[in-house]
This record gives sequence, structure tokens and C-alpha cells, in this order.
Amino acid sequence: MVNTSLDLNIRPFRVLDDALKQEVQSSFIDLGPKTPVKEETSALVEELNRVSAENKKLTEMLTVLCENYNALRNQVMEYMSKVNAQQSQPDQPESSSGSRKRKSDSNVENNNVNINNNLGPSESSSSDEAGSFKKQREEQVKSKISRVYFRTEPSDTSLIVKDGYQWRKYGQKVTRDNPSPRAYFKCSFAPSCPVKKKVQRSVEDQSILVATYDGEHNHPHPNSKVETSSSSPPSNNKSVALGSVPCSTSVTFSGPTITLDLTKPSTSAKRPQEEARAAPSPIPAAAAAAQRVNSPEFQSFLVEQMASSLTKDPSFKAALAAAISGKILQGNLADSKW
DNA sequence: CGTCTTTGACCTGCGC
DNA sequence: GCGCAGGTCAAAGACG
Repeated sequence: MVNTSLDLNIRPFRVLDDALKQEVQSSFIDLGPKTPVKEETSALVEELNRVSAENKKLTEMLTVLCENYNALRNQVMEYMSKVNAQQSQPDQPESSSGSRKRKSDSNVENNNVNINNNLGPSESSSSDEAGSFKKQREEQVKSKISRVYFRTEPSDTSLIVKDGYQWRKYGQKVTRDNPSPRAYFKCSFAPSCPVKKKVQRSVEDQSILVATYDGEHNHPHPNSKVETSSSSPPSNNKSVALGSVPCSTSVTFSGPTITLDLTKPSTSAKRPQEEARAAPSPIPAAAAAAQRVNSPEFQSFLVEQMASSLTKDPSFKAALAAAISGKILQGNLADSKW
């Protein structure tokens, strides 16, 4: 079962759920004479609208994540079948895909899933194609590429992603598949630090920035004392990390963190790559995990679970009630001060 | 004055 | 070989 409950740090409310409901209700009654019912209602409606909008945003984010995961899973399957085909027919040159995708792009996609470490040693060195393929794979292992999504304010048109590191912009280009320009950054510690990143707005959602990191920093995080996570943006940043591409991903807000493990129905924090690495036979494990998630039943089940968990989860309800009552109480306190 | 950003030109890889 | 598209360079300008 997928556990999508939000740990909103409201444990007392969770334990005293029924008591809370009564308390909130009684609070409403007690506050009745002080605040007109109309104000209460409008405030509640306003809060409800806000929560609905938030819920909608979360759903959109989840959709984006699922799409990314599906795309990646397909690429893994494609890659694995390609590797299997090569192992069975070593002399056959690598068939070029129909698309006009460039080499660097396919590198990015392959590295995102980090499956290169699990490839078997069987490799034909007789042909040039195989040699270049081997070299290419070595390069892929060398440079770690990851993709991170940041949600920004719709009004924010800059391509700046505050991830804690210092970057020097060295180029900008309009690409064919996306009307918004792509910005190229180098780590400011370059040339000692070889890390580069590309930032471009998502085609689907212009408020989402897609940052593609190439390489690993060979120096400590500049804000390591402030930041709790090197990959997540500072909490005071207005951007929200939607998570990196791997299917087990975190949606980070300034407050709670929702971790969605799409690899299996049971709750597990283990990433699929780690699972594959730990498994004695990595490829069947990954394929099985992919098969599990592939079914449309699972997809719809997942969405239903998310929705019902949010609506049924007492902690979510309690959080909502607490937020609403808190708002009202705050409003009352403010009113009483005036 | 040093650092950073901007932006047009150039380089490189790939498909036809 | 040519054209296209992505990636990089480097001169010029902005800014503190």
C-alpha cells in the first residue's frame, strides 16, 4: 500500500483527532459572539479555495513526476534491450534511433537512471563500434548527470536556480524543442571544479525550471552550514524543488517533505538504483519493478490512493482544521488588539 | 578595477 | 559535403 500521508508535525492532533474536532467546533461556538458568522464563512471559503488551489498544484506536480518517471522507465527498458541485443549479437553495430537526438542528450537520459554500473563485463572489442560504445559508456560513468526541477513564481522570468552553489553563466541559447532559452552555467570554482549545469523552462509548465547538472562538485558546499541538503534549494528560496528524475523522489517545501516511492506499493525509502545494486540480478529486478508500475491499473490505483489518502488521512484533516482554526483565532486576536 | 552577464560568432557532432 | 542544432568562446558592457 502506498503511504502518501503527510507528516505535518501535528502529532498531538492526530492522537486527539476526535477531541480536536470537538475543540475546534466548540471554539467556533465560543468565538461566535466575537466574530460574525459571515466573516467566518468567508474566511473558511477563502481557506478552502486556497487549499484547493494547493491541492491542484500538488496534483500537477505529481503528474509531471509520473510522466518523467514513465519516460525514464521506457528509456531504461529500451537501453536494456539494446544491451541484451548487443550481448547476443556482438558484431552487430548499434542501430541508430529514428529520432535526430544528439549524443549528449542520450547521455543525459542514460545517466539519469544510473544503470551503467550494473552492466556486465561481457563486451566485444573486435569492432570499432563496440569500442566507441565502450568508451562512451566509460564517459557516462565518469560524468554524473542529473536533472532537477524547480518551481518558480510565474512572474519570475529569470533562469536562476538557487541551489546553494555559485555559478557563472557562460552562454544562452534558444533550442528548437523549447521556445524558452536555455542558460549554460559553469561552477564558479572552475576550472578546478568541472561541474556544469543547463537551466531551461519546462515546455509544459513555464513556471518549472529544469536544471541539468553535469558532473560532481569536487569542493564542499558553499552553504553547507546553512543548507540541510545539497541538492535542495534554500528554504527561503521562492523556488520549490520538484525532485530529481529518479522515480523515487522528494517533493520539498519549506515545511514538510513528501517522499513518493513509485517502485513498489509497500513503503520503502530505498531508491530503485540502490535496490538494483543490492539485488543479485539487477536487470530482472529493475524490469520487474518497471513492470509493476507499468500497468494502467497501478497508475490509476496510485492516483486514487493519493487522492483518498489526502481526503481520508486524519492528519491531513487535522492539519486543515488546525490551519483554519488558527487563521480564525489569529484574526480574532488581531481584531481584539485593534 | 574586478567580476559577472550578455550575446553574436564560432566549433562540433549528427543526419541526410 | 552540407545544413542544422546544441554547446562554447570571448569581447563588450553593466555593476558594485
